[in-house]
Formats: sequence, structure tokens, C-alpha cells
Amino acid sequence: MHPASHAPHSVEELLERARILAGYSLGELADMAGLHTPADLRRHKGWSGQLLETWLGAQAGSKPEQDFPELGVELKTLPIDSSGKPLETTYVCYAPLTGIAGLSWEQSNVKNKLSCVCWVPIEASRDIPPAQRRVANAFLWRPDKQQEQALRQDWEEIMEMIALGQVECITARHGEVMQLRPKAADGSALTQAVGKDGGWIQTRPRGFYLKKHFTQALLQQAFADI
DNA sequence: TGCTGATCATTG
DNA sequence: CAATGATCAGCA
Repeated sequence: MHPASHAPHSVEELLERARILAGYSLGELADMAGLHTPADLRRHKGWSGQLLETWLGAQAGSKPEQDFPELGVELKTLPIDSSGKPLETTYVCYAPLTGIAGLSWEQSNVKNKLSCVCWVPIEASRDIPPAQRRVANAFLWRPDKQQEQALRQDWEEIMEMIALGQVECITARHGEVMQLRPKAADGSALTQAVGKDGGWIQTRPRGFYLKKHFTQALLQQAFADI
């Protein structure tokens, strides 16, 4: 068994590839791919996701697009504990802080990214070294009406606050299923945003994240029959 | 102990 | 710097 040499040609092929990985440890997958497994992820936070990208044939990069543009599918690893509950929130995408007048949910990066997601849960409790963490069953998800409505509502509320110059007032407690949090290399990273009086301010870059209870519901929905 | 805010590595 | 992949870690 070896990593994919090219992107999958269909959603079915992608899901097949992902399901084959279920049961393997990250150490095994790294070995087979000829990659080094770090002892911990403190300085390798994106390692799991990049390993899975390698195995499934996604192009690494930093483009604000889906991982599989031809399929319209986004790939996301999801760390879970032994009882199958998410251990972390899930990063969605960078949040635009300028030039957002007239931007609609339909045009948003969030909607695009979440329109179809291949979720790959990984048993990743902190007491398990990365090499021993195991891949669980992948599943494909498209938001249903209610899920999309919930995402849309949070997005619209948060984006309205940003547009009104209230970005500094937004905390991770805003939003029912999705939150806005800092997203940067460190506290010195600054980007432009709209300020209170309508002028420009410098602020920390932000990203959208899915709250844990939302992704937990996706897991339950996907494995309800198991 | 969970969550929020902070942080790490890499690429374009 | 922007954006990707995320997890870390202090504090309530």
C-alpha cells in the first residue's frame, strides 16, 4: 500500500481511498509514505492533516480553495477521543476583514469550503503519541438545510459585526455553531480592518472555526446506524 | 477540565 | 503578509 500519486477522479474514489486508511496508525501511514513521524505535535501542528493529504492525493498549498477543486470536496481531519467526541474545534478558513460590503453567504468562502467535506476522524487523545494515533472511518458530509441555516446565521452575524467595525468586540463566544478566533503565527501579525468610527485599524487576523458540538453532531449523524 | 486566545510550520 | 494544515496551553 502506498500514497496516491494523483488526485482521485471521483468522490467515490476519494471516499474509497479514505476508508482503506481506517485502522492504520499515523506512524504506519507515515512509514509507508516515507515520512518522519514527530514525537509530538507542538512544532508540527498540521502534520496529521498533511499526512492525510499525501495519502489521498490532495495538493498541498495555501490557496483559499477546496482540497479537491475538481470534485468540489474539502478534506478535514478531526481529532476525536476514545468515545468518538471531537477534541478540538475545526478550522474552516480565513475571515475577510476588508472589502466585504455586499458579500453574501452564497459567495462566501465558508459556504464554499463546507459545501462538501470528506471528514477523516483520528483517535488523537493527547496521551497517545502521534505515531500511535489511529485513523477512523472517513465519511462524506454535505450540510442539510438546518445545518446550512445555522452556519449562515452565524456567518451573517459575525460578518455584519466586522463590516460595522466591531471586529475587536467579537469573541469566540459569538456564534452558535461557528466562531471567530485569532489565526496567526503570533500576536505580532497584523492585518487591516474597519474600526469603530469607520476608519482603518490594525488587528490580529481571524479565522472561522466550527465548534465542537457541531462536528460532534456530524459524527453522530454519520455513524448513527453503527 | 474545557475553552479561548495564542501559537507553530510551511507555501505562494 | 495571507492562507493552508491545525494543536497548544493558561486561566476561568
